[in-house]
Amino acid sequence: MIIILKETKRKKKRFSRKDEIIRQATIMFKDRGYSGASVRDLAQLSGIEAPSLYSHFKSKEDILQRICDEMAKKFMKGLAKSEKKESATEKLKTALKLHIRTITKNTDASAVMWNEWKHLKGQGRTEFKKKIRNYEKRFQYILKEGMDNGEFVYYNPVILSKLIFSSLNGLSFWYHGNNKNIGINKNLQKLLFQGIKNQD
Amino acid sequence: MIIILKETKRKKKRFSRKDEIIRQATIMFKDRGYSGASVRDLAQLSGIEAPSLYSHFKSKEDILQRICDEMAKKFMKGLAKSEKKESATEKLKTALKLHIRTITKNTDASAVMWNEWKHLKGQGRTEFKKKIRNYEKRFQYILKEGMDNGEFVYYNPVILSKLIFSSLNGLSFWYHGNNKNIGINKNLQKLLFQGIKNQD
DNA sequence: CCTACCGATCGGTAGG
DNA sequence: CCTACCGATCGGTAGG
Repeated sequence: MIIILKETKRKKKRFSRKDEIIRQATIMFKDRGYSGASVRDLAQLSGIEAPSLYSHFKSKEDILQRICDEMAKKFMKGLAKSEKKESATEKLKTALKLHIRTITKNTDASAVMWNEWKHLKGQGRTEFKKKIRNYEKRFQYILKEGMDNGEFVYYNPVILSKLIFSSLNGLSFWYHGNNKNIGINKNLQKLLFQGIKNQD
Repeated sequence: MIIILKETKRKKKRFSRKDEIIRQATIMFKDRGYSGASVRDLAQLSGIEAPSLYSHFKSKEDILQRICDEMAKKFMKGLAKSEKKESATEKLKTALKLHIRTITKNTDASAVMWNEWKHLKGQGRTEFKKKIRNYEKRFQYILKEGMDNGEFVYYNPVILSKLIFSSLNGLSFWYHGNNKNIGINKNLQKLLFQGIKNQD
């Protein structure tokens, strides 16, 4: 009984240390950029010595990869949910809402993903890029669907999706806890939908 | 006569080398981030040895500062021009057009300015931030003006300006020479103005 | 998770 | 604009 308790406790402690490192790394990568963040400073903020990081992660890049992969997964999940809706309008509305929610609930990690993924290398990089490309393609597909069936005004879907993603992803830099109640989602939906929706 | 010619030539050569360093630095800072770009690689791409950089610039940060300051100047110039227009609608239309033009004509430098300015330090940093803040405030003032006199629908001007800037500044990452003719400006004006203009 | 330590590379200076 | 060189710091390993 005592042994089990100890095991549980030890496991718990190890996992939270790992999470703490990721949490600190996310903040550092955002503020100083991936290259500007040193493993020594990261270790110190996490309460351990630098070499101890390597019992949790195989490299500095490994940490970045995990941050990017986890965020990509969250964005994908939101999009999959929106694709289940009936109309293109509802799909787009939901996709926007969930994309915004993912960002505002993870501002630092979102900023790191969109701005620091370029430091990824090898297979991890390739797979990450594939995921993001897939996300964009599926988003564009929703736009196309709405344009084809007359729900939306016609735009170049690639340009439109790029513009939308830019405006949304910028959120990760200026959205803070203290402007939580200014109706980002409502303002954005209003602004974008006025331009996108077919008013006939 | 010969002496003057030589002087001119020498000056010209020195200036073009300096410009070449800035040009290469802009590309490197964008691709690898400020911290990820080494002065050695920068020197090599510019065709000189690393220590020779320091006869043109007093530090690595000095190069970044010049890139940021020059771009800030270009953005300010466009805004000043738009403020001379009569109506808020015309001001906004011109401000958007010139902001877009500044970005598409300087994609790399724009990306560096918006993403790497955080590496600036000391007085240069303070002054740069002041300029950007001023730019945003004046842009927001145009929005407010249009909302007050009924030209625009009411939004929170701060949110609206942040959203607009995000969508525009994202251009520096996906706009390339090969999508020059897809009507970015027209698409953007259409998208944003539908949401902003009062349709009464 | 630590101490001890590594080679490589960093931005930058001296002196010409 | 170069050669020669600096101390500091980088990401990471060995071994416990």
